[in-house]
Amino acid sequence: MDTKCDAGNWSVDAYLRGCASRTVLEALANKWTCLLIDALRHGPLRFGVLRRKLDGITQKSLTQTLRVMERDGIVIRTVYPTIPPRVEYELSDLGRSVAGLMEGVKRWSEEHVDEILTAREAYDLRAQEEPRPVPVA
Amino acid sequence: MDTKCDAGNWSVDAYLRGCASRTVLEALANKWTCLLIDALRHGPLRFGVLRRKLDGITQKSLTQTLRVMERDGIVIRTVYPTIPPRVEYELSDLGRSVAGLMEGVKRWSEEHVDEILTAREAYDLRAQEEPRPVPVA
DNA sequence: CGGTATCCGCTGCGATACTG
DNA sequence: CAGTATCGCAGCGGATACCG
Repeated sequence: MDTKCDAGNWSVDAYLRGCASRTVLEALANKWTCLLIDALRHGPLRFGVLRRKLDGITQKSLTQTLRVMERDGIVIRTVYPTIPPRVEYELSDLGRSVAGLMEGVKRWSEEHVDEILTAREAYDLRAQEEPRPVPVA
Repeated sequence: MDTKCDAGNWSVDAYLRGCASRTVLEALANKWTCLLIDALRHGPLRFGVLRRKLDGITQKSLTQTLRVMERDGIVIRTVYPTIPPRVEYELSDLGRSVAGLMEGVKRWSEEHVDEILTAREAYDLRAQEEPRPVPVA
């Protein structure tokens, strides 16, 4: 018997509410997590470098997100006992195994931003004029 | 001059706060969006089917998420004027172009759930015993 | 069936201040 | 430099009720 999901006989399936893989999906499906994994693809980076690279992130969000990723075994945190202090974050093997996917999501966003913006404008324009189609004839 | 980001001369880069591709990334980096795109990979599905498939989603969240995806041109909503009403959602070409990525994220979550759970246990155990390493010798 | 409308509790997140 | 601690508000998501 397994404990990844809470009901008796089942399969690992993120569609299921109780399945632990759902929590993994939730951890990945986060803009900061996605950008952090992508940012760390080419090697370790310091906290301050990450903060500047992820434009707009607060120190608190960065710390929190990195902590969750460290707990999940996605990143490795290394403290160098120097003055001033120096902390580096790098992807673990596990983290590297998902980095391609996260890079893909980021790149897709950048490559299709024009189509999305166009779709949004068209939708908003239609929403002004026509009322939204409602079920029932 | 372009309008995808708000500063003058720049590149499309989701790392930048003002860049429109950041909003696209935010739209994708959402557990329900990810699962919905994956669920619709093999063809149109009705609202009620989706609600049952995405275990734990509320009607409100499902409606909201689908609306955003429709606005972004990821899904197409079709109303059949029958009684009882019937509304189907399907991926657009744009949506299909990102479906592989979303399937990958879902599958990665399922395939690595064991490693993640083990990492979490180890982390939580360490957190009880050792105090967290702090910067500065 | 597939919504919309409303209320509402919780927490996620930003802002700020402080520390080893 | 890389955090931690605290406060306070906005917004999200759940619960419920109603509708075409």
